[in-house]
Amino acid sequence: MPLFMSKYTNKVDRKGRVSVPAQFRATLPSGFQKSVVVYQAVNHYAIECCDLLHIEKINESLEGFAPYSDEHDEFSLALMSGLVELTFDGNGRMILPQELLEFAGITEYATFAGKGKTFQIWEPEAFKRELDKARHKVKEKRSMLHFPVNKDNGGDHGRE
Amino acid sequence: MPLFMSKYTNKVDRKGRVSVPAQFRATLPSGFQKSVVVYQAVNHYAIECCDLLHIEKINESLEGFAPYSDEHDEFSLALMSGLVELTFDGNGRMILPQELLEFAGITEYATFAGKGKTFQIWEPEAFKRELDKARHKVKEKRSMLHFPVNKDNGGDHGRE
DNA sequence: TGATATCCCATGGTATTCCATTTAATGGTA
DNA sequence: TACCATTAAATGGAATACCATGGGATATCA
Repeated sequence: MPLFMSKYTNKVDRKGRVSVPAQFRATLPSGFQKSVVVYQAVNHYAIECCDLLHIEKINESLEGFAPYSDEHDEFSLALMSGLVELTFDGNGRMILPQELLEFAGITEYATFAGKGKTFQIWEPEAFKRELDKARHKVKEKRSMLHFPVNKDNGGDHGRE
Repeated sequence: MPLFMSKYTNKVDRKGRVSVPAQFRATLPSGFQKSVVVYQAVNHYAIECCDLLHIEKINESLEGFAPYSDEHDEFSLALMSGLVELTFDGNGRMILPQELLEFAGITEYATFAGKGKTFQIWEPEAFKRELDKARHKVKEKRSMLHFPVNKDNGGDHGRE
């Protein structure tokens, strides 16, 4: 299974368009390469991104709740109303909603960061700080992982 | 399988017309894109909306009750008698019944909120409050659901 | 015949599409 | 290594299409 990895920093033009890294577009499952679904990350001021297939799976799991239960109501509202499906233009760009740009503090540039099955979009400086923090945490807590951590994960393959 | 997601706030003009978000109209199953069925939400002062196909499914689920049982009677009456099918005009607008507008407290603007297989229509301020509540509930209850989106960053491992 | 609902057209703003340019990565050749 | 050619990706801008909205005209029905 293909994974989102590396990071790329692209420009947000004055119409609000950003190029989605070609690698990420290629990573989307076939039949779902025309769009991504974006929403507020839960634990950070960043934009979380995944493919539509992902969302459909989530929605299926919602149907485990009785249709008129409080849980079904709360989950479907909280999760689904916050999602936005963004399609790409012919050159692989998309337009992030104002609300999400503000949430993430993104203005001129946006950093795309692979996270495996999903990826995130950050304001570049905020991302650097967060990455630094995350690396320190990993250093402290590395024994908690049950497989060997590769120390060499440094390179940025985008432009900055 | 197309899903209703995102939220949109549209104006109710003085003739009572509201545009149904184009995304939502496009999400309706082909052959059912001319109308929606609306009714009072069970748990909130909001208007619940879905397509005719969905109603047929609900109706089928009523057959789980014995045909002349109290439950069959109560559910079928409560669920079915409140339904209204609304058709769109040439520009994708519909006119909400006075009764439902009052029930939801909608006057000038209406917020359409995707819920997956259905969507709701809210008075905008009431929706903000409800969304906030729902998000908190989800945070408390997220262990109840195995949703893949959050699997990556849902635990307290390594991030804060 | 009023009141209401439906249809039609006009408009402004926004998003989408398309094309041109720039930049980066790659391969080949001298 | 220097140079050029080729391809792919990112960026910019102009033309176009779409959509939410407003209003007038027509139809429908107590």
